Amino acid sequence: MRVRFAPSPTGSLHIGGARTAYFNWLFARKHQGVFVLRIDDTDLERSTEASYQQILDGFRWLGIDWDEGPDVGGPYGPYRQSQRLEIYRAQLQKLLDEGRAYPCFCTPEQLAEDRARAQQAGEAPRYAGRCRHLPREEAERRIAAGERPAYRLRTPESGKTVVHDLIRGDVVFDNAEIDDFIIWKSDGMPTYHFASCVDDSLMQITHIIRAEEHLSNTPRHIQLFDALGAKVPVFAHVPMILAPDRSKLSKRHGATSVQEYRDQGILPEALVNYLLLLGFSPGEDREVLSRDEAIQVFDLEKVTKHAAVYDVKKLEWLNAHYLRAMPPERALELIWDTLVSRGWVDADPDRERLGWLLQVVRAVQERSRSVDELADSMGYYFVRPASYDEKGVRKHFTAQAAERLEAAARALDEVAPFTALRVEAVYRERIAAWNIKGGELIHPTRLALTGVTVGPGLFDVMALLGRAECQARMRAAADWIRANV
RNA sequence: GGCCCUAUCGUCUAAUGGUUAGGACGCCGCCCUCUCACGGCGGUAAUAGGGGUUCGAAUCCCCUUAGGGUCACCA
Repeated sequence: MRVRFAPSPTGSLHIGGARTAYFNWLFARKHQGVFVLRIDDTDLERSTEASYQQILDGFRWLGIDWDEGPDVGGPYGPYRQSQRLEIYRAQLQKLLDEGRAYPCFCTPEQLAEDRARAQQAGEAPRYAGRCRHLPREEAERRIAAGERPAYRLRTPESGKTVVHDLIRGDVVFDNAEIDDFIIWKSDGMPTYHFASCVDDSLMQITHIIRAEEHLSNTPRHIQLFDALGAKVPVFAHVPMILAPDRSKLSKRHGATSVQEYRDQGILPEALVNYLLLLGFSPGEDREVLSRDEAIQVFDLEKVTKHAAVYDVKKLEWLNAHYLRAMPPERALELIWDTLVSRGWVDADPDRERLGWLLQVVRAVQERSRSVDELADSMGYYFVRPASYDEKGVRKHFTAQAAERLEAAARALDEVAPFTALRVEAVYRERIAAWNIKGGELIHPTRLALTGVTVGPGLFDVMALLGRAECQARMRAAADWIRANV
């Protein structure tokens, strides 16, 4: 089995495209098939090298690899359509020789006029067929005279074309609905439909898994495969992904490209897991699946038929899940550059410092929903709080708190060694001696040390910060309370 | 407008003629607890509407409605 994903490098890798590619990849891996990456860059105007790189990077980041493609090669290359023009030209010539295609000299203005008239008359805006029966000699004469025609496929006027779709079953189209569409533009370039079908047939693609928007185009493609003398592949049109307002996903709905998600601290395994759940159900109420597990359970026939609305909340939940389960070593790696650029850590720390960093990561890891959040929530381990949470101040920074903070700071002198367990023992002792509730000392301390009211267990934070730092911050907070409250 | 696709909690989905219509995210409550998060327990909430077929319909058929796609010398 051979499948392909054929993005055009005119922008970033869209999550809709990423899901379609992922389904192709899963299908190929599940059936020990071949996944081909083909670059659809016949639109020279809009295609860019940057976009091409971005798309490849996006797939690498997601962990989706390809067996044949522009960078790795393969037996059916080249894999960039802009490098296959000779192939398309030869195929066009073949169709012309066989009378399956014909030149069309109608101008875009003429065609637009036809369309407008048809619209007005309430008819389908289809090609009128003006050049369909043009004598060969006349066509040749006009070309010789310098006219540059487009080329159309001669499609059957009656009968039906059936699309065999693994997700939707057989979809029947009336051939009368399909007009003689253009397969070759007058500027000398093939159209998407033509290039795509030529490639699919030459590259021996057996299953075309693509977005639903192509379903209506499929009868044309089948006509093309027939004309080309190629075996018609099996189709699977996966439902679209919609924005929360049920419209097409676009920029105004926030992040739509996989790089944006990466930049926002989303993990690739979370994104890929979420994408799997859009339009597919693994069964047995399972929701969290690794790539390998996804390969095991994936089944095109179980893909839903209806569009799915994109819900970031569930992605974030999955992301938090994967972030929590990750070894701290990897989490630290993910935020390393950020920590260095903020001046929080040295680019090349010693063993001891590294061990300490891993403990910090471990402490905040399960409280973060994204990689960004993880880095952000580590700030107070490196720098003293610049301010104190306002609500926290009102609640915990009382006049008594100032005294207690100073007394507690003094008491920390006794703690040896300075571990969470020992610190807690001393704290509990003070709490009992003062006959107060634990929170009355714990909360002000946390606010003094971190500037915020949330975070890991206080004694872990204290052990991580160390005695001197704790004492300094507590005394600073006491002074601040006296000056400001 | 023609053609095509689709329709279960707010969202993602399960249930392929017989279930108190299940799970997950979100939200709410309780428990755990030094806070937050995690975790545990519980709650909220759906078969678009109308006709058939059938002993029995979310499930099959028809109509309506709603959403989407496509009809380009874009891909």
